[in-house]
Amino acid sequence: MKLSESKLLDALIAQAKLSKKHTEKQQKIVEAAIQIFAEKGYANTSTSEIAKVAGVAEGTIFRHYGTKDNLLLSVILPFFKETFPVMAEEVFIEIASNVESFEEFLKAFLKNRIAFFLENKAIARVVVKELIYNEELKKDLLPFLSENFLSRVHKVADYFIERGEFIDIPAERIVKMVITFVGGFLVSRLVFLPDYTVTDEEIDDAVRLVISGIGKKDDGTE
Amino acid sequence: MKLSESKLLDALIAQAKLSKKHTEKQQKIVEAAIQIFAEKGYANTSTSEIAKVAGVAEGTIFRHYGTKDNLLLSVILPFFKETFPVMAEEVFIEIASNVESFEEFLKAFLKNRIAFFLENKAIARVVVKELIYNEELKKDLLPFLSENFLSRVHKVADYFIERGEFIDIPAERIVKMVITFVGGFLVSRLVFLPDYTVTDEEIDDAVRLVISGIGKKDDGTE
DNA sequence: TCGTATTGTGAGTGAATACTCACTTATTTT
DNA sequence: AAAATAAGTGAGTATTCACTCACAATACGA
Repeated sequence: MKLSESKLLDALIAQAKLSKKHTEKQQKIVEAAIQIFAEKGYANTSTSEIAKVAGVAEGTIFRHYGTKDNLLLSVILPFFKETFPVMAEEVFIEIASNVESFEEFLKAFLKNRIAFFLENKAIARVVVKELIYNEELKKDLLPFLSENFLSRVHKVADYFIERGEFIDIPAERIVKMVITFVGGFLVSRLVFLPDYTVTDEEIDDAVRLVISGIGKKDDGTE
Repeated sequence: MKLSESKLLDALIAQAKLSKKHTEKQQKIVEAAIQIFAEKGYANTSTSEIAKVAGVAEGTIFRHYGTKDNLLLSVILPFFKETFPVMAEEVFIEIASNVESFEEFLKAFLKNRIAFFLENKAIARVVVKELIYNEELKKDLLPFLSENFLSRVHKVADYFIERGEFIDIPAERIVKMVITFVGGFLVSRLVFLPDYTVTDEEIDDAVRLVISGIGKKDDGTE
């Protein structure tokens, strides 16, 4: 009932292994679920409504997914399977080494992630909403995110710190603040402003401000 | 059923006018509702549970609040009644004029708001969650927020722009980015990291980074 | 073509839910 | 103190919900 028992990652691994074959009806069910979950949220969506929109009998949902919670997982997990590989260490390193400065890295990374999120806007919204709503999912996912994502940002930051690109403050603070800004940027534009389209110019703008700050640089006072 | 019909602000004004007298039981009900809404979300909370936690009969809830939606409003509205006066123009101006720089202004403002949000952590969480989940509430509230909050930040920014404190980019961008960061800061720390306590040092840190950026400056500032 | 497994169905089920109402208890007004 | 109003109660109600199950249709290898 609560999505709480099953550790998210176990589910991810389990599902990854037995790469299911989707029937036509299953596809319809998942599409309908994504659409309605994104619109009204998981808790406010009934399985009967999903069935109606998908054009299948309600029983068919339970034949394939067993429970409503499991259907949510089946919607969310493929999103993560696509999300995390891009956040893999090699990819980070590759972007970082193909780029002259941290500014360029941030731009490239943000553009890449925003494009992906815009392509999968509905699922992204489902995930963020559930992440905020569902304490259990959050407890499962946040440690995983910080282990993977955070540590990789950290590594990249270290790389540019060594090259003397940053002001002289601890890497932890830089990482923390960059993540806060990037997270705030993504969440505000994808969740709070649902019909917003992020332009490349805006990304350039945002990154430039993170790097340069908004204060004037020529006076030496603090 | 959907909180959708009633315009939020109408409700705010209406409620403000007839400053209800709270009975002891009403107080208990609201306290219980805040606590459980914050924990599990509005949609996942039943009125019977609220009644049980509050130690009243379920009927008592409906005697006073009529519907569950209305109870949610009765929880949320006082929060806004406390939030918005602080965001009133005079207060903004006062903070701005008692302060030497935009950096100091931001610090003062953030410390003030974070203190308030920490004091009302549970309600803040309910509001943010519902804001994300409830499209209708969002449609009601976001325009109001942008009219009030955004325009005031804009005014303050203009003030400091005139004093030549910022790099030479349009005020809109500055405002947008500052709000993105401040919003991301608040949401990430209050909603995603529920047990997080924000220290003054961290606020100083964050603001300094917004002002100065993370890039190294040529002229050896700071 | 038959047998078996998989996929699909929708009426049915018990539990839960928001809300009602006839009633009792407490408070205020006269 | 009597009457009137408001606060509080909890069993009851209609509806919705996630989920089941006996059965039907389809796919598919032998």
